[in-house]
Amino acid sequence: MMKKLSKAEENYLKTVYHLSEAGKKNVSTNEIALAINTKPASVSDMLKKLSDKQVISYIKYYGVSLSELGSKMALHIIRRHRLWEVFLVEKLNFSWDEVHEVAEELEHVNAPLLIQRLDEFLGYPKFDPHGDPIPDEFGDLKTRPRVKLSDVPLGNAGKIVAVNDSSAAFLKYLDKVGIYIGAKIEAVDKIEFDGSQELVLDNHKKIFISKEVGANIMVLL
Amino acid sequence: MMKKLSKAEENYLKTVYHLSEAGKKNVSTNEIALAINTKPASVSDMLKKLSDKQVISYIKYYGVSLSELGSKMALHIIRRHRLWEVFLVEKLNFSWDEVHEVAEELEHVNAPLLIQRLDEFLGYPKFDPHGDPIPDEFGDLKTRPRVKLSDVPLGNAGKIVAVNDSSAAFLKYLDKVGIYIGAKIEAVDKIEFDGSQELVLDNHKKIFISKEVGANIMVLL
DNA sequence: ATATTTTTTTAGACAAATCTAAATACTATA
DNA sequence: TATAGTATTTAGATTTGTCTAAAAAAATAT
Repeated sequence: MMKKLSKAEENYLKTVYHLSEAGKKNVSTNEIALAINTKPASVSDMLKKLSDKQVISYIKYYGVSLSELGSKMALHIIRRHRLWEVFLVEKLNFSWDEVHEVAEELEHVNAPLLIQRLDEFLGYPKFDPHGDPIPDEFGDLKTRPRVKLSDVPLGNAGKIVAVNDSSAAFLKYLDKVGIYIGAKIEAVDKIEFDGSQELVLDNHKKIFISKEVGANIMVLL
Repeated sequence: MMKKLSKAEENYLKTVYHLSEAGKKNVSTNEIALAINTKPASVSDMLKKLSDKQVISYIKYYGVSLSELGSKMALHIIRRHRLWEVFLVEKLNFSWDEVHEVAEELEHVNAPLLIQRLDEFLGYPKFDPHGDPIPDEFGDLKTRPRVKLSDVPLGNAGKIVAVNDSSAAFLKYLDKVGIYIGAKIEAVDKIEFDGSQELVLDNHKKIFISKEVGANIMVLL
């Protein structure tokens, strides 16, 4: 039924999924090329193939979106990726900035029994170490209402539930400042000059973050 | 230094290692083709490439053997494979006949930190679920003196330490009979007619096995 | 609305890994 | 030793995924 895709095809599918999540609409050839560090011509070629396989809907010059089938397959890849991330952090003591590249490889091992057993072994986690939801075996995912930390009104407090940037550089910075998934955060002040914020972490630690950082941290109020 | 090989190249290397271990030092093109279910012409092509990369020593029409470098690389692949097998059996509750295909995929994820941490997580196991030794990070492996069960002299007892055939069919048969790695086994009688054996398992269970089965079970006396 | 710029697609080439069919080299036998 | 029979290699084709260069379509600016 759901025939196996190659590693390259899986990566394209995943990329289209992430880009259409972020922007909510049709994804352009150039966007994809940029995201996976390849040339637009290569993207065109691949989109044609994925379209033939019915996993995307593709109209020349107008961009691309996932089909129902493609969406489901993308969510399965993401499920594998995020389960492995949980495994790496919780069982193998990786730090949250080290897991991404390794999970990029592990996600392509497509063995349903493996993933099912891994899920069980990990205690059916609902979120990965970066706070992103893990799709279940049917491709459904649990979402939490979230706002950007930069949008939290002054005086309000919430819990950090996710980050929008998983680069090692960003995550290492967060470690240094003391920010982690699950931390309590209170918006104390906003500096007009540059949009930076003054915050209180876990009721006692006063920290300052830039507007850019605040826009990449998601909070549950 | 040790540049990365493709999945296909890794599989060839591993195959040459296993075939040269199981008997002669030079491995033939046809043997390899048979082992990895491909055509001799494809093998010739690949051997040329592997020879260019200095991982095998290859003389046309005379067969191949691994170079020092190739040997080391093969042992690293085998290390990854066997560590994953231990993980699958001990942590994810796979049975020993289910692990091979999955480990075949996982072994190609080449991330040194991952394997190092996995090894640690598993408690630095020295043998995989089939009793085969796991090479350490330098490619060295612990060997146990072993004899074929079919060669155990009458009246002697030993411990089952490995199997030479990891096919699901064989392993399922062993489960059915009650044979497992670590079991105590005593050679009670040998039937002249067909070479089959009468054995006592764990001091109490009388079983009979064929000559073929006995030749694929290894015992530590 | 026309011209210019940007984006996207096509055309043609290449490397990896495979295949079939044909040629060549070893081996065994009469 | 000549020859029939395997084993192995080469030649040429195919598929997948990529690339560069050039053409075509869409977007933007004048």
